[in-house]
Amino acid sequence: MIFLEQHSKYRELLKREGIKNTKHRTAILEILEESDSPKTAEQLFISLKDKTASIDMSTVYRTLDTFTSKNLVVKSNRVDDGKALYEFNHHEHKHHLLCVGCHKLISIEDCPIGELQQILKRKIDFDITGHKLEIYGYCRDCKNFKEPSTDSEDV
Amino acid sequence: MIFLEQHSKYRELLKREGIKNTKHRTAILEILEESDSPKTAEQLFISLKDKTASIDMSTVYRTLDTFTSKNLVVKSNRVDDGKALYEFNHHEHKHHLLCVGCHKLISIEDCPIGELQQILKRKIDFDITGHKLEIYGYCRDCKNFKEPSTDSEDV
DNA sequence: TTCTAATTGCAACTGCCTTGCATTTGCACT
DNA sequence: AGTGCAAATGCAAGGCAGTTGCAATTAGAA
Ligand SMILES: [Mn+2]
Ligand SMILES: [Mn+2]
Ligand SMILES: [Zn+2]
Ligand SMILES: [Zn+2]
Repeated sequence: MIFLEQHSKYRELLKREGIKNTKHRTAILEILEESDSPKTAEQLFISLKDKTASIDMSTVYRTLDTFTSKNLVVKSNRVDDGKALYEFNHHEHKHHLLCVGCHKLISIEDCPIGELQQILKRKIDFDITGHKLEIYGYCRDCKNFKEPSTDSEDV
Repeated sequence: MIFLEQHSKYRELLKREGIKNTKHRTAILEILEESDSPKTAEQLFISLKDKTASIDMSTVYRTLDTFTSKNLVVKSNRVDDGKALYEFNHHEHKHHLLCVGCHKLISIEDCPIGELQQILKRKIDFDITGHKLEIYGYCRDCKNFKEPSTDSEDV
């Protein structure tokens, strides 16, 4: 049964990192892995109330910090309000499309950088280890209703 | 004299946006335009104490909000702590190198995206208006002292 | 089962940022 | 130059995401 597989999967993940297995931790990992977009601590907190017994926000934050430092989770910041976002680290290189109309966040597999990174690496005196690319625009649902463009640039 | 040119330059900028000319506003614009890296509200506050009479933090924030909404200033968030950063909008398309060793932020003119954006535009059902690219790695000063790489990916 | 360090809940606290309100100031119009 | 008024500012209080100290609980090794 999938349930058991999942359960032991997270158990192993935690063991590998040398941290204890708790219901809160597996629940958080499960929610994050299943979701296709990054979540705030608050959103997690709400989801957790359905899944497990109640949990304290400080535990949510502490757990997410731990996961982030172990690279089980990737932390970022939401563009509009700077609030912290957390997503399961699938260890795959991907990017996001952010709709400036409805604030939807869409994952894409393509990495437009790749070889360009190599070129830059030689061109500048800087040892590149990674990058973050975010693309802005209007999603399918919003593109027909978008306002005439402002003079904002380099978003 | 340059001083006078600068002064009238900001005055015009403010007039064009239909907002009042005050010493705080020109001082903030001046500091931001002269600096080559984004600044926090706090850093601005400190710089302002040298330049003008004292200013309140709420005024700093309100001014930066106003400037951001008028696209005179670009707001972003620092990667490590999510704190708000503000930079003068030169209306030029540029990107940053972030040193993960010393947290220095270096501007680059090159945009590796360009035509790729056009390709994506046809490939996906999404109306691209812009993008943000940040490159991570070790600067000249830090590259020799960097630690053996961890398994962190997709930074 | 026993023992211990890690985890958790709770409550207080910090720091960034916002807001309400009284006062001041820029500036358009005489 | 003087007047009037909306916009800008300072001050103090407040809001909210995230942190921390501490005592109670719990995972898991032995
Ligand atoms: Mn990429
Ligand atoms: Mn670019
Ligand atoms: Zn949309
Ligand atoms: Zn460096």
